[in-house]
Amino acid sequence: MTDNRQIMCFDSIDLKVIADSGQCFRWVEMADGSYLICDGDSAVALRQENEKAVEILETFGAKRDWATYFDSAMNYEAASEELVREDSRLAPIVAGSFGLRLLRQSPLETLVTFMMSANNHIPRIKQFVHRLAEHYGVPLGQWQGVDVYAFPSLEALATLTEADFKALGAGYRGRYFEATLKGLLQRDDYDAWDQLADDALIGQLKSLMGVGQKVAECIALFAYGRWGCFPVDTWIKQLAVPWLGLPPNAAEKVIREAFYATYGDQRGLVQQYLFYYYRHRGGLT
DNA sequence: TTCCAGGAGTCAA
DNA sequence: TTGACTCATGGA
Repeated sequence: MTDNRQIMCFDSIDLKVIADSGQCFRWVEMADGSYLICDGDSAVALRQENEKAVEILETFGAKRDWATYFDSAMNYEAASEELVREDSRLAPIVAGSFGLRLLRQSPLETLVTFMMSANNHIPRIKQFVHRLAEHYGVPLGQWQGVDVYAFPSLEALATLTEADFKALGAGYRGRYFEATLKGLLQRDDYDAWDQLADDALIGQLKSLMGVGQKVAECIALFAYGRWGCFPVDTWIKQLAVPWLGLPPNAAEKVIREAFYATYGDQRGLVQQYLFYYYRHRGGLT
């Protein structure tokens, strides 16, 4: 008897940890424990096989290598061990977030998602991107009764107005979306941004209306795989007090520079571990 | 009712 | 360059 199941293997992976890590907003946990994962022009249904493997149950839309989406080339156990050697305080943080991976998501979808994240709650961000896909994305099929949609193309998004985005719940960010997405369609260098150095990439992202330092670093980290980035959000600001000994009213710039000085080229993974652990464990004590 | 959220734009100093 | 203020929205 042959086994025709499609299995993706990694050094470590935990779908639930990744789903709750705040980097992806179009993952749906199904009643049977499987996950429907939508990203860009395609989607996949996965089931956790064991702590090193997931099974592909179904794929939707454009054919793609989903292992790349999960950053299969990187050994997270080895990277994490290196972090703990540099800072032993990270040991329980890493252990409590076992299976976390930094995704390589669609740059356009990540841009829109994190523009929406400004001064917003994660459930509302999810609600907005789901509505956007349902209204303006191409239907890809159905999984366990759930309709699957592609994320709208840049061409489709660039036809929308501020009012269209507000109707989906974007609030005051509606005018940012219209300006940025219409402008992006007119640029001929956007597809080559993945070739830019980190600083240049951050600079290009920050040139877009509605994208500041924090959102630019999230996009660079969660779409372009730039591990040298360290987004400073409200959680990291709170955490800077016990973790680095900074005063509660320290300026954002001071906090960013302190974390950059404390950790090296893999500080993006440190940020994600700290963010996950602090949010889900309610503190560092 | 008030506070807050994976912040950014605007403007004055 | 820095800090104060404002911006929709809805769950806690």
